[in-house]
Amino acid sequence: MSSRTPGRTPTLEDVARVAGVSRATVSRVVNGIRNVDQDIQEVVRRAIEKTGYAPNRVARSLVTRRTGAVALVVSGAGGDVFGDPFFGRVVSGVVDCLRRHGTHPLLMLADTAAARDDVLSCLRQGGADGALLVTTHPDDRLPAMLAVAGLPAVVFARTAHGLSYVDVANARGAGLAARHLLGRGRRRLATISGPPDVPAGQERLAGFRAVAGDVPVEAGNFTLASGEEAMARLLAAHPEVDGVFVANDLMAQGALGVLQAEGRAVPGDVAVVGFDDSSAALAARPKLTTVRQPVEEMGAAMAELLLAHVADPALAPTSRVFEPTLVVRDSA
Amino acid sequence: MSSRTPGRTPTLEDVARVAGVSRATVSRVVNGIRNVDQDIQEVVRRAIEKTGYAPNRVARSLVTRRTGAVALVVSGAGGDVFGDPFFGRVVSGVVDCLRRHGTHPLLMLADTAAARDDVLSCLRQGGADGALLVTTHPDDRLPAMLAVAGLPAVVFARTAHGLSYVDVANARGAGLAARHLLGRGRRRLATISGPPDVPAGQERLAGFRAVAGDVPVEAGNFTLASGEEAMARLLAAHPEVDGVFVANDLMAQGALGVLQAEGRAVPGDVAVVGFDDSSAALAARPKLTTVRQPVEEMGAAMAELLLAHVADPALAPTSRVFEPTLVVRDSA
DNA sequence: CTGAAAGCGCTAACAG
DNA sequence: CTGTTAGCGCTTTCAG
Repeated sequence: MSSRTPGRTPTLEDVARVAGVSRATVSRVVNGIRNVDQDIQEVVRRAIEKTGYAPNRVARSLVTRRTGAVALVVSGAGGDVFGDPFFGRVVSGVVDCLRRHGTHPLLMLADTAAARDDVLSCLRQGGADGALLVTTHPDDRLPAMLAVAGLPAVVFARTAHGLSYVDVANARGAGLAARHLLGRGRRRLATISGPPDVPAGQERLAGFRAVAGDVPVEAGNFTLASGEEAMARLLAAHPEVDGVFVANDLMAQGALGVLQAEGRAVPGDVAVVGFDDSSAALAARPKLTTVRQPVEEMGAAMAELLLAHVADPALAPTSRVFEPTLVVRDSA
Repeated sequence: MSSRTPGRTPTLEDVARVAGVSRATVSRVVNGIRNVDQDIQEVVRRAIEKTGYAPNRVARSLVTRRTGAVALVVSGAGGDVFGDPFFGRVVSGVVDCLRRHGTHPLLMLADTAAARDDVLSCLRQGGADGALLVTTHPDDRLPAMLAVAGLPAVVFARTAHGLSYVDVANARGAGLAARHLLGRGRRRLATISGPPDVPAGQERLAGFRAVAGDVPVEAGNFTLASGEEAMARLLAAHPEVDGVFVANDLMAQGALGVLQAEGRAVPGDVAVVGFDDSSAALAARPKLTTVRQPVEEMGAAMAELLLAHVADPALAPTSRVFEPTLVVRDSA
């Protein structure tokens, strides 16, 4: 409790002196190594208390070559990435898993080439033990950069660079949506897809068409506004539609608004199914029936996988694909 | 470019050997200290290139006593903090400012007593240079803990613990809303407030009443669902209301849904004004007229202030209060 | 079971 | 302008 004006923050050395033992011994008890006499442990513990000692993480890192931090890199989507309800769930899962391992995520943006270089150099300089990538752009160069640098990394969504990844079975999820719509008696289906160059979007489109047939499609870019626009176009071109699958909840929320503004009851006239089960699904009125990705679990899996790679650099790239589920609410 | 199988990652020593100079000199050019002969600089630079050298941040930190990371602590609101559209804007501002200073935020949750202790010890152990706190609970013990530990910290929203903080002029913002509603000819006003124990909520309520008079109030807890419930109660108790000020956008979004479900046109029958200008304001239909907090700027200001405290530990606690503005959209 | 000693990679006086 | 010399605080063989 009492600190005798140390002048500076106490070190292992100080504790050792107070306890009358060597630095090594103090280090052992601090790190919970058993081979220390019980009585000495007690003495050391008291000395720690008395000095107010707290181990210096940096000094420790220098020798263990581990920082206890991993980069959480979000790459793409311009400014408002952090406002994305989907990203919030990923972070939540990541943080939750990491904290159990005494590790914290270092938030980084990789929105420009310069920012990507920063991320890379931060990792090369040992600023973090590895990287968790959440990216939307399929042409993002960062995964490749990390891969060639041989840095531990796990990406969200399938990647082609020989890195570990975590993903959801997009096509099967879209199939769930299609079957649900069909099961509700809808026969004039349509879909609002993601940007044509995003793999997850392609898979959802393909999966939907695989069971719904060659239905009309309008592309959005995963934002609410783009969902509104796509829905408007869809309605103009195919006024007869009675069921639509939207590739994410945010766009679905936008679609819902347009539908209702046009006097179509949901789900009465048109049934709508979203994808993600993000907070947007609950914010929408009616509440969205949607294909749920177990995002928190996926985030946790990324963290776990990364930690495994950090612990064993020889570990081969691994992938984990999660099964989506249908959450039935009010929109379909 | 070429790396001659170093076996291990190259150090300053290696570069020095290749360049034929001392470690100190290499260090100087790496850190951009001018007092180095141009020719030698060139030689060193080539050696760095050749060896593929990257400075070891940890080793550097050990001597500079600075990590280049700050804790970004979010404290409160159970699980879904990261999904909060408001928090996303804060993070965005923080990240944007920090990156310009080569610093990154270490994301931490302080949702339990144990988690708070972790945050504290991480900081005491030099895991980060300081802390940025975003907290909702007024009785959060973390600010006090950081204050007594003498750790550099800046909190979002006024704090009583002698720490620096950044805030918005809540009362004036609420006044803006009241005057706008009045200006639209609304005479039967009401308000949905935040939890009675949150200072920001109290200030908004007081500010609104200061110009609108002693209007009816129902309390929510800043979530969408609580906004729905509060609006329903308000409507039941005061069916005549024609204008309502809601203490944040998420609750306003909920209120909007209830109003419309009850057959009240917005803004025709009831005008609604929110607070924050978060993404919820744009997601709502009609789009929310709202009191905008310059949250990104505020986040950036927090970061700046913290960096100043880190650079000069003697710096006295400072506060910056931002002026809110009214953003007129479709709901009022 | 405990201590002595050798670094981890870098910066920063201090000489020259 | 450059090199030498101490450390920063900790872990970890290696002896005892």
